[in-house]
Amino acid sequence: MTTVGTTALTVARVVPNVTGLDKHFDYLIPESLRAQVAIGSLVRVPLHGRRVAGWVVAIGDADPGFGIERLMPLAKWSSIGPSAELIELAHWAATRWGSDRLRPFLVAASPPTMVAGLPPSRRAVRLGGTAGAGGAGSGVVRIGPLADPLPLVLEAAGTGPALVLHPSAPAARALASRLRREGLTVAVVPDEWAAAAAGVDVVVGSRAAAWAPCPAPAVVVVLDEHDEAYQEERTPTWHARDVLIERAVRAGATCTLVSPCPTATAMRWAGGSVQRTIQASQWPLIEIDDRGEVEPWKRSLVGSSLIRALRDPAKRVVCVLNTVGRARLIACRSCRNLQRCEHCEAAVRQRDDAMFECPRCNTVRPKVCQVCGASAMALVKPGVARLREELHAAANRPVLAVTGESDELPAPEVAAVANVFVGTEAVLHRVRNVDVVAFLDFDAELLAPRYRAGEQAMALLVRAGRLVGARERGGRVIVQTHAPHHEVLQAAVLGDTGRLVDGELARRRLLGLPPFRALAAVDGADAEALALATGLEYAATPKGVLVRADDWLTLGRALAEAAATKGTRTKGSRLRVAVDPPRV
DNA sequence: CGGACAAGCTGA
DNA sequence: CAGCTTGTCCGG
Repeated sequence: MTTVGTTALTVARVVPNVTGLDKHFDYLIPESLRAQVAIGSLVRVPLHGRRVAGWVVAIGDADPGFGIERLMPLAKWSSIGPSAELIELAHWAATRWGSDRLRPFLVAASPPTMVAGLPPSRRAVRLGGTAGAGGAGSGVVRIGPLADPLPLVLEAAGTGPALVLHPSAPAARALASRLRREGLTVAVVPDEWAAAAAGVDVVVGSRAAAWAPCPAPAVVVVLDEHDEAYQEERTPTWHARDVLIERAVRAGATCTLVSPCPTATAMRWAGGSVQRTIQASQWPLIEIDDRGEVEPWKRSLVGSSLIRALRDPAKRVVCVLNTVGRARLIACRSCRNLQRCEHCEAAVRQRDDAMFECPRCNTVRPKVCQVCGASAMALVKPGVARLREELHAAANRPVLAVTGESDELPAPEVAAVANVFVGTEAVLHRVRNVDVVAFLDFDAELLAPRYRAGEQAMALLVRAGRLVGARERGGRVIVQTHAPHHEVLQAAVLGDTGRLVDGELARRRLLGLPPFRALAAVDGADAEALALATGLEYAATPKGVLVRADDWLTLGRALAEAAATKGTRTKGSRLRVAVDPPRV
């Protein structure tokens, strides 16, 4: 299809909303739909004998290579959809995250239910971004973990239409109510998509709100920029912060990234320094329990600081034990026997293909109990299980285990009875009104073999700190560690995360890691074939390969082209591409 | 994705 | 060779 010419624009290019169909098709726009069909419109089209939904991504003349007489007409106009700017941004994002698929981004940018028309704008009369500041004043704001971001958001909204992201949807809704009380017009997306598209003072939402309608924004704000909830877990693994940075540039809007512990990505984007700090040194009480002093034969995970906290029955205590990286044991559900290697007796682990594998001698056997022949297995976490008993003994009160596997929240009545909780870091998302958070083995986080371990450990301290609140009300975070002088712990104790930035950026630059270079994890049987087809440098990992390029667009283009090349994939093999994977 | 059609297997 | 499964291709 040729681009917009002077002749009548009678052809719509449509991306069908069909998973696994990464293509677009051209349709005639019938006279009856001319008034409604625009770029971004949600439409229904005939395709291969059925009717499917899709998006109009371009409007123009017929492609000379495909006769206009062979085109079918659009069947129906369904709804207002993403703006032309967001469709352009979706093209950029598709490449940036390693594919040419627009669909995931168009889904994020579309209303949850059909929108036939927009209500009147409720925006206070102000100039939009392109006519206003033009992106001046973008930067990183470092704010204390316990500081209220509301004044900052109000200040931003004072400069013009604002798009504000919070990593959690409930918190975004709460922020919206507070903004309304301040007299601003607010739309929470996705629920109030139409109001946002029509125009309000502030559009608020979580990750997907990076794609929310917000005509001519003057400012975009990303709260808690460090939060991993901003990255989509499924492919394409897009990150709301990175989308908003690009969106702001394109819209001529100011971009403000806010966090107690800005990521290296944010800091490099900001040129290595923060624009301003707000109560940044106000941190909750962080108590380091140096476990290096503990006699090695006393293998208890419960240190003296924690025991003191447990002895106070009025204190609500959350204990975090990260079992990631520890061998998990597998037991038969029928006979309860632990599954061991038939050769060396070591406890087996389960591979992705459901076979048992011995971590010691690599012997592989089927997932069948060697004692009773049953195949239903249970995962046992001796760490948390044993710990629960130990804590119970130390605390002399009920201890509730909150595991990652049991996905349901603790029943309210149980949570009301118990006030000591133990679990993996997921427990920090499940329990409220906490006085003490204790990290039993923080070294597992701090010294994890991941390049973002420091950033992620700091984010955990921030989350824990917010859970316990200010030191005046008795809240504190106990960190059990063998590395009390680790820079992350020192930064948290002193309430100065800024001291981490220079070292982290230097390290990342030296090692060729993001944000200085671009990384993607490709997992699956054909991972190496795909990596080879990109022509980029790559290294093998346990599950696949790690591909590296000088910048994100180079990486994304190479991955998209390699995936489109015939012969890089064997028939039914599934391939997972994670651009900028958070845990490598 | 899901239909169409072709190639391969089974049973009489 | 009908009747069925399995695989590959393609859609405007």
